[in-house]
Amino acid sequence: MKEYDPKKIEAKWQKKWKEFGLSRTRDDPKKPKCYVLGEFPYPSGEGLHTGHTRIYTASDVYARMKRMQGYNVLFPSGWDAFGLPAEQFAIKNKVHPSASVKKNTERYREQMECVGLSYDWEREVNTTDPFYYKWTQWAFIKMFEKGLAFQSFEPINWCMTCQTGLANEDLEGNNCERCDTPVVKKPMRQWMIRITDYADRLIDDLETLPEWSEAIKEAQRNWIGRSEGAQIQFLVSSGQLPEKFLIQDISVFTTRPDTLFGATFVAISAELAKQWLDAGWEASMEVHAFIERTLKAEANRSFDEVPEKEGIATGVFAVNPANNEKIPIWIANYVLSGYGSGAIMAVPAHDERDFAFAKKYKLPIRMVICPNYPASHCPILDEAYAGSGHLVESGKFTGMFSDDAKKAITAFIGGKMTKQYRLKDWVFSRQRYWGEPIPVVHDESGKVYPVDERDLPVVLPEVRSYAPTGTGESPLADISDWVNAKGYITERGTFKIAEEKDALKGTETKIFRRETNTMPQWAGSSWYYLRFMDPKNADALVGKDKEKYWAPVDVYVGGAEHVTRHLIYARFWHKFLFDIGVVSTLEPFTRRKGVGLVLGEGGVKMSKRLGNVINPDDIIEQFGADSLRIYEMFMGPFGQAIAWSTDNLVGARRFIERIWRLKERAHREVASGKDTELLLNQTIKKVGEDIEGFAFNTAISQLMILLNHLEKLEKVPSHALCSFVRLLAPFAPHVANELWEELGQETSLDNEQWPLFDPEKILSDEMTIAVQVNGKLRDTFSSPRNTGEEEVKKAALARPFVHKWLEGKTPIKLIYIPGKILNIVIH
RNA sequence: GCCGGAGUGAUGAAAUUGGUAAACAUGCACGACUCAAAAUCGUGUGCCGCAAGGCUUGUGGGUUCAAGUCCCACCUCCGGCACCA
Repeated sequence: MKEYDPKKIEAKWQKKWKEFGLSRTRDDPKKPKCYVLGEFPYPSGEGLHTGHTRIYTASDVYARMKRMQGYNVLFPSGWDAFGLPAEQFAIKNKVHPSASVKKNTERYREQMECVGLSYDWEREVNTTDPFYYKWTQWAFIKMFEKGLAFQSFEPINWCMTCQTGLANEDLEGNNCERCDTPVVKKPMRQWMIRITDYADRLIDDLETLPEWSEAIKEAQRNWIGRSEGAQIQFLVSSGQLPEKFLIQDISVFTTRPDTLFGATFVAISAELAKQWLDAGWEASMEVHAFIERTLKAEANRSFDEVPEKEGIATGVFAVNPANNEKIPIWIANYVLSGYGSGAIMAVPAHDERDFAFAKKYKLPIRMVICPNYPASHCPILDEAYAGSGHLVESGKFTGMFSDDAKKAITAFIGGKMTKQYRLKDWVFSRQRYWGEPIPVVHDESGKVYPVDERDLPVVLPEVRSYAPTGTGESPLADISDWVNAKGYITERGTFKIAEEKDALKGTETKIFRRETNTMPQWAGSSWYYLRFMDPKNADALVGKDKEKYWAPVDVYVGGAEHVTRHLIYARFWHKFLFDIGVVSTLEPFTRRKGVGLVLGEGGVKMSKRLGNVINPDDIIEQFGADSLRIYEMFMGPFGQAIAWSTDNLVGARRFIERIWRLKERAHREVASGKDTELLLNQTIKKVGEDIEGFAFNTAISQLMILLNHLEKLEKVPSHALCSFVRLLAPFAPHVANELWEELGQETSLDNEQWPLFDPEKILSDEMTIAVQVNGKLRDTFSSPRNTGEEEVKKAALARPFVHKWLEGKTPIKLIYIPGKILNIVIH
């Protein structure tokens, strides 16, 4: 008998797949399509890890089954290669980032081939390829034209170490996600994307995604953080402020306008108070000191720290628009500057935080919502009541239910109902080298023009140093040849580079300054799934017919860490492309399957520092790719974090070896018995359903059950083994192909049809009846499948063992679950 | 604090959605083969008990003929958000 030699077998089949292009995808409108996608990797110097292989193997198993089921499968991969790690590597080793990217992608592709992943490499994309990022830039220009991309001079999150601005999504608490440095607020010119314009659609359209898990949808809702309420103006009481002080009113957002009569003070953030000072407000020394202290504390605060509530009275008063009462304005450290207007109306009786603050500073607490109306008097509060109820002491609204009063009171005081979001606009520029140049130019007055489409892509130029400049400018700013671009503004308002023929025509040209900021790493990965549909299109981001055929992605497999970042950006980008007619679907991904982390042995995180990183190359070398694949699919539920265990991996290898040996005992002329047929059909059904549902672990255990059965047979029917091999093919494609050949099959297994089960043959002729007495299992017996209820009951009661448990009593009730259980109830 | 998910043998886990808890695998023990070991094969393996039997799905209660599964309260762990007005 030939020994099972995974190295030889795997090399053989990988070579064949490459030669014959088995996974190459053709558009074929006659066939149903299936687009399977795993998140494309960032090709770092570390190489592929076991977390990658878990995602990629799962999507490969799914894609391979779908191919065998007759679908036209699109299963591509590519490289998300802009961003910090490649740049830092370049700085350290003084090589161009594109060189290290090239090296790393080659290594990754080789590793992926060794795992036996059936990607269509003809469709490979790379976000750093000008041919690709031309369309990232094109989309940006479209956003600019629609008013969605704009410049902002507001303070943004600045990482001192990375020397770059960060979006909220790049923060880990209050620290930079990459280097853990606490971020500081720094006012700086930044490009922003008005993603908040899409906030409602990003929340509401989650309803159209029934196949997304509730957990993912809820995480996105939380992230966007919509709350509905009212915008209310409080006039600043006149007569106590110097003339030059320009602040005349304060706008607040509240979800509880129904409690307006209970507002006993207004609280503003230190940030807003600072703006008042800048506007000419003359405050006391104490107030100045408080503002300064609070701002400093805010900048240094770690993210889960909730400081003691502190505040100071401004001496200025506001007028409650509901009852014209003069109430004090306080500066309070619990008012966030980045949310709403940075000012709140404080209703101590009905908000926990306002309550604590009012207690501390002895401010009045006035109850206006009564839970037990119409009680003659409301209970005295020892904590805030945040629920609903009927209004009391609220003028003409007294007696109204709080939900109804929200609109009524807002209308009464001339406010308007609005929504607030936790989601902020997207900080879209980085002051770094290794990213897509933002395709705009500035004239001498600072006016901005998008680069004309004909001049895209704006290619990232060569530069002497990739390191951040420290001045807050990108290294691109140093390349005056590139920064200063000669051209003119077209009728459409775009910037066109001067060409020779322009000079001949006498078009007047002048020098414009190119934008030197680059895009964040998220940009290129926000739409890459579209490019796979039509990767070589030079005239469009994606061709209309290709998009119509392939979109949306049927299954998108990836990590939990991308749920509130990448997945929100991609959905936003997609909706924008929908609005400008580039794509035809509202949502990019029909199904999302989250992978669980692969932890190190013992359940701790794998990390270089702990020295517990498992390298897939080593596992393949030692056990073979098929064993790695089987193990990673069998190790536990796909969505769940699981500790690596090389001990358990040997089980996968044993499984393959047992099939390998079984092949020797296959006989063509042997017909399979009834029990083999039964189990085979049940297995075909279960494996297909389980792969469809990403329950790979139970699919494999079912294959093991079938194998255990076949091993016990004296002569193994060849056709049963062939079916087995076809079911095995998605999981262990190399050994399955080899077995298929060894079993004398002349067709290619990869083109074989997925086995179908016979619905007649998934039920056994015999059924096992469990007999319970008062719900406790006492006996089991088997009976032909078609035995009727009465007969089963009679047979059960006649059994001596059952008789014993009845203790001579007469059953009160018999409950029969057909084919399963008979429960006999006695007293 | 709020939202989401989970808690089952020594271990990874399974359980047709209310119907025989622990499938499958790992580990362990014993046995066969072997001079021996590895590999392989066989048997056993939730807990208590010699047995009959009893007990067992984080804890406590409930609904039901029947609960890992449904309801109520609580505890623990993981993930997300967090002074969001």
